[in-house]
Amino acid sequence: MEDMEALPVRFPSRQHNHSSCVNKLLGDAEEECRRQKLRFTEHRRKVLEIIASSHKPLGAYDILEQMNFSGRRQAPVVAYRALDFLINLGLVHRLNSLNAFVACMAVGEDHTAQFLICRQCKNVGELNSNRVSERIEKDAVEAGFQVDQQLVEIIGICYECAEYG
Amino acid sequence: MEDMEALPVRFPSRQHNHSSCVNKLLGDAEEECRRQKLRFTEHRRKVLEIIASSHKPLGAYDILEQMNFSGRRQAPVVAYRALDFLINLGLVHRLNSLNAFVACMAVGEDHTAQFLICRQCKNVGELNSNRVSERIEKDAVEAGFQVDQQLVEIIGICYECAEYG
DNA sequence: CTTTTAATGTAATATCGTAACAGTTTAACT
DNA sequence: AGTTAAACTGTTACGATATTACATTAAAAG
Repeated sequence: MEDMEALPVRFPSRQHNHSSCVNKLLGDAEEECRRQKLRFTEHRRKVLEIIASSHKPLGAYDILEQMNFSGRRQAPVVAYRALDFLINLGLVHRLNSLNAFVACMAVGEDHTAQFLICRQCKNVGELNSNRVSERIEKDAVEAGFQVDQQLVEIIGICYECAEYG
Repeated sequence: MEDMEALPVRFPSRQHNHSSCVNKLLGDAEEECRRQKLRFTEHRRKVLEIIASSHKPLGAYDILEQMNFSGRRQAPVVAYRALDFLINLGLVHRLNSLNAFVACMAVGEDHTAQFLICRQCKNVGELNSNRVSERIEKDAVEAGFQVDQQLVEIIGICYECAEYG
């Protein structure tokens, strides 16, 4: 029996306006930090803002380059510390196949995520398929393996690139 | 409707004898190279042998360390070139979450693979679940995405570690 | 046997990520 | 407020991973 509920997927279209993403994400981050009594510092805000402003994954050093607000270049560790924080909060995801980072597109939804990486436009979308995660979980368990974490990265061509080249 | 065929999975047990793996894999590699008229050079053989002798994933520099047969240390690019070759042939897999490499456990079987990474013993197993890969494929397509490649890494605790600590 | 293609040797460098530690800010508690 | 503990920041240095470029050698194809 198939699960028939709608399959949540977010792939940023070409028309897509980033600024609303950014604002939503910053708002969610602030709220989440207040709830958990964590500090949403300048570095963290800035890094989240930078990541959220791009649907192409950014490397840590790309982010760093955009962080020199005070004129001088920050040390790498500054970016990594903020990234760790944001990842633990679930606001940012790391793409292992690219050594790069993207903003979460389903904050606060208690979701699983699989990443759709378009090798043409380089945009990254987020598939939130519980069917996938459950299938993985079941088969791993059947194989005698206890699952803590799943990393699923799907490389291919997104709809718009297939359609419009 | 569930697919009821047996779920192929290889997780190296503690008793496991590596030398048979190594021999099988080297044999398969030779045959495959003959078939495809590719050269199975010394470097390539050595790298495959090193990787196949471990079910723990090895980093490129770990491999390199074991390559100094002629007394002198090889340059990193030597390992990376051999690894690229072996990966293209499907004899070696790269684990993106670890920046490390493992030998394929299902050579010549036209298989999909998902990796089971035990965070305690560090061994890596290979799940070859077509159910998983088909589920991913279907859901990605339903989301408008054309899949070229799937990277699935599952982190957790293997059977033996769960059982015997 | 010569031309072309593939593989190797070598050096340098790019890219990604962390350790260590001193100093500062913030929160929490008298 | 004043004190303490915890979290965050600044800075330096370094470790780990991976690639580029180019000259040379070996193998295959004609």
